[in-house]
Amino acid sequence: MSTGPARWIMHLDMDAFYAAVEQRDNPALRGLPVVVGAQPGGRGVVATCSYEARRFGIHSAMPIQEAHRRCPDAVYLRPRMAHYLEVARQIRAVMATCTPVVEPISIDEAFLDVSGLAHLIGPPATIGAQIKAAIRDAVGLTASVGIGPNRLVAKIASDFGKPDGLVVVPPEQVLDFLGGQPVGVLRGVGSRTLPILQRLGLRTVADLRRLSLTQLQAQVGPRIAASLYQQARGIASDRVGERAARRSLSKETTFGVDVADSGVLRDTLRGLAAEVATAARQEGIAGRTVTLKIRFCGFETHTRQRRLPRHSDDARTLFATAWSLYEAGKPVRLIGLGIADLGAPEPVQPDLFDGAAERPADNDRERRLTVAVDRIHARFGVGALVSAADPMDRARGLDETPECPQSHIRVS
DNA sequence: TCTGGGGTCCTTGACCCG
DNA sequence: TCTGCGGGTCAAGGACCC
Repeated sequence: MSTGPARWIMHLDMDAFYAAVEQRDNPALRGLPVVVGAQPGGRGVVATCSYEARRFGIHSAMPIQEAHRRCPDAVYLRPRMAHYLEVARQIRAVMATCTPVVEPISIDEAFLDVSGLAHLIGPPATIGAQIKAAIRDAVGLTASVGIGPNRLVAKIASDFGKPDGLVVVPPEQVLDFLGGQPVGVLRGVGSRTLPILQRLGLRTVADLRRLSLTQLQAQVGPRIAASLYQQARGIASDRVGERAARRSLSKETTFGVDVADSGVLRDTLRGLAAEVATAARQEGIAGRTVTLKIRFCGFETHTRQRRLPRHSDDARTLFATAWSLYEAGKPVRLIGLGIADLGAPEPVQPDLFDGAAERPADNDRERRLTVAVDRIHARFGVGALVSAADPMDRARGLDETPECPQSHIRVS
């Protein structure tokens, strides 16, 4: 008699989450193709869509214009993120009643370690059915569940059973189960790696297993090869726990039409800096590396980064640093600002800005003004101050690019 | 055909330093 | 003083994921 695996890992994934919430809340939408994402006619992609819409070939990340071509009669909705987050919170509460070992992966999916539930509830299939039923009772939505000896198998199993699926893969069936899957299900196989594998005639995971590690390395490089080699053999982590600490924080925005006006770019970047600074302060973090991301018309994307003399969560410093990296060129499609190399915030030193030494009272005033501006951004959006806040900007010095601490920054 | 936003990780090349 | 080398760091870009 099999004693079962050391661990049973569950992957739980809500079915077409945003679209399902909309259909639940508005019965008139049930049975109709529903697309949540950008509005047709504008720029953007499909965030998610109902299974009725998928019959038209629409899928997540598809350009919204392509989706509209395929199904002009679908219902196109803008995402209501705050509402989805509340529903997700309810779902997490249900999961927490089943097992304390829950690791959220995104708004609509999570890993759960259900190893210890066998004695309380029963075999894995019973555990999965019970959690699915509890979620359905609590929020009226269906979830797909995959259960296996590790995260990889659980994740592929939940995808395999969608929608409303429940797939259990015992350890002795892992190789057979994986072997029949297309190579594209493996983590790390995307639009670049998939064609490489296909050119080699590798369609399934079983095909992939026929290659030695050395052969694989020659095709896709050492890192991805090692990962694929292990995945193909069902070797993966069975640990479920807290997510790793954040490593970066960024905000970006795509313009409705490409922008060549540097004033508009500057104001937008200033708003993004305020958003990043607010988010950083809320999390009690600061960044030492500031990254400016620019996407020009034609989708050509560039990033430039600069290391600060010390960690900062100050909107003005982030903005000034990012703006100093900007070089005018072609019209801009997207602009973004991020921080990385995170750590604890450090107080602004008087020598940070040449010739602009701040007294403590100035620091205090600056902080209060920053909070006021951030509140306006939070309430009305980052563009709210573009035309209205010149006096405040002047008060905080934001309308003057501060003397960037060039002498303190290493520029390559 | 047209490609959002917010992340992580990897690769590569330049540069610095001992 | 100059040169080569290897390691570390940084910057930039790309691939991938949700």
